[in-house]
Amino acid sequence: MSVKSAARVLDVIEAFAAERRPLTMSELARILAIPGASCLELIRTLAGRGYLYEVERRGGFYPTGRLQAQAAVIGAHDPIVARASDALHALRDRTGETVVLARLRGHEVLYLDVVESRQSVRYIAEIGATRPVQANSLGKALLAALDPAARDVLLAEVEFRPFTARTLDRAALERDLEASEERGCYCNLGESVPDLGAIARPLRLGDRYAVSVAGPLARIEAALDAHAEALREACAAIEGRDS
Amino acid sequence: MSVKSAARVLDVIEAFAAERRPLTMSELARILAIPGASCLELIRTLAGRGYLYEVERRGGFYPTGRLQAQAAVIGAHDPIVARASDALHALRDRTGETVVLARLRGHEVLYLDVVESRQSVRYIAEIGATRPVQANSLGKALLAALDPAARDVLLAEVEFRPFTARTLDRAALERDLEASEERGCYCNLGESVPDLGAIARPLRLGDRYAVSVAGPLARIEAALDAHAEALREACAAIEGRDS
DNA sequence: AAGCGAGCTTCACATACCCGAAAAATCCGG
DNA sequence: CCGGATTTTTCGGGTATGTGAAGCTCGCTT
Repeated sequence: MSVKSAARVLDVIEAFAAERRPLTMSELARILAIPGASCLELIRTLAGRGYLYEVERRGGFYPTGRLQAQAAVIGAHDPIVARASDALHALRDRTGETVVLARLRGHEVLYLDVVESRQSVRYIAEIGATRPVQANSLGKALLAALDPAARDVLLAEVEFRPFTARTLDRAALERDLEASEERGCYCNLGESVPDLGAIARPLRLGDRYAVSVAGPLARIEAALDAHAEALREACAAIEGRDS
Repeated sequence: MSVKSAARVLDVIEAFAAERRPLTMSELARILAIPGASCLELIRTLAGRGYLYEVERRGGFYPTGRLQAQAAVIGAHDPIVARASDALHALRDRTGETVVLARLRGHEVLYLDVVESRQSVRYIAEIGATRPVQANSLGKALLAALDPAARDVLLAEVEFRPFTARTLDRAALERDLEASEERGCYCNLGESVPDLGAIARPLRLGDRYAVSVAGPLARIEAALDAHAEALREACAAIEGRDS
């Protein structure tokens, strides 16, 4: 179980990011579905620390720039994302598709950074979102980088339910991993969402990370080899900088 | 009293912004001066929501870009700061000094936005920080914009202790406010910090806000009239956009 | 390989917090 | 200027949560 008030702080942040306007105490309480009294305490805490301000008397609260200032400092010093950022942007520009950096968390894939495609039809994902390992190109790349014992333990906990007609079961997944190993690139062609295609590659950077290129299935399939090559070079660039 | 775990989430954010590197559970617990067990719960909550990730196995946690992504959206839609931003930057460039946007919170001044000077010796303040009204140019401007009754109530709660040799007592403050009213500009010349000078002006924007130009005392005093004029024009520009 | 030290995790109890209800303040239409 | 509706705030009890101690895991050193 998680810490209730800690989670609520995140809820508040997300509520403001979603609403994009000042919220009164009761509006916020309604949005978060919590009692007004609890919401008041929460707002007071955040306002007292300089993270919220009252826009006008009774005109609702809005976050000050303090959160953004802190987040900017934090973002600039991320040990992994900051290092990979240039190469990920270059990869996005070269492929024209959305690029994702991720790692394993438990038996899920955690998205650490998303560099969005500029095309009008594009893959969109939220930083911090998670995906199931078994139906995700990044998941496959991350699984491939694990030693077999750890992979077995992990896959034992996974529930292989079909997301689309193309979703693999455990046996098919292991065959796919083996087949992809030689190529060094791991695909997900419509296995999680019907029209979504992606290719990924593991990254050796301290611990195990992975990078993917994702977009509409047809576009990804058509340019698979070119993207794979671009991905390979991008990963080499990221890994190379440190060694 | 504030909500403990909510405040701790802010502590965590500030700790990472200050340390600028991954922190293990026990390091964070030490920095925040809280029990390890409590810190673990907190980290799990934040990590579970995708706001923290483990950089390497046992290698410490670091915030993902999720916080930054949310903060960026929030910052772009601030009803006050977003509107004033251009004019504040222009004012900074014109005066060469740090510019601050603030409002009243209780009997303190709350800094909403800070646009830093680019000079090597400059005034620095943190967004979200607070200052006493009675020894602050923004505080004076905000007091001046209040009706006399409200001002009396507010000043009754203020403790007039001297920060420097130049700090005013209540009588001197009221004389200063009156004298400044005509000019429309409110000064703080070494009243809070010996070498700090600032001039401020109230802003009529929904509720009462104020803008200041601050820097080393000598520089501010030397360019007082020029800065006052620049400040006047900047405020007019901000107020004008909406009406 | 084994011991050691640091860090992580679990557990049960005591406390501070969350909640519902009621009061106070504020707003709005008349 | 008044009365009803809405929002904000206060308050005290029940309970989820924070805490300290103990056990466990991991990595490092010898």
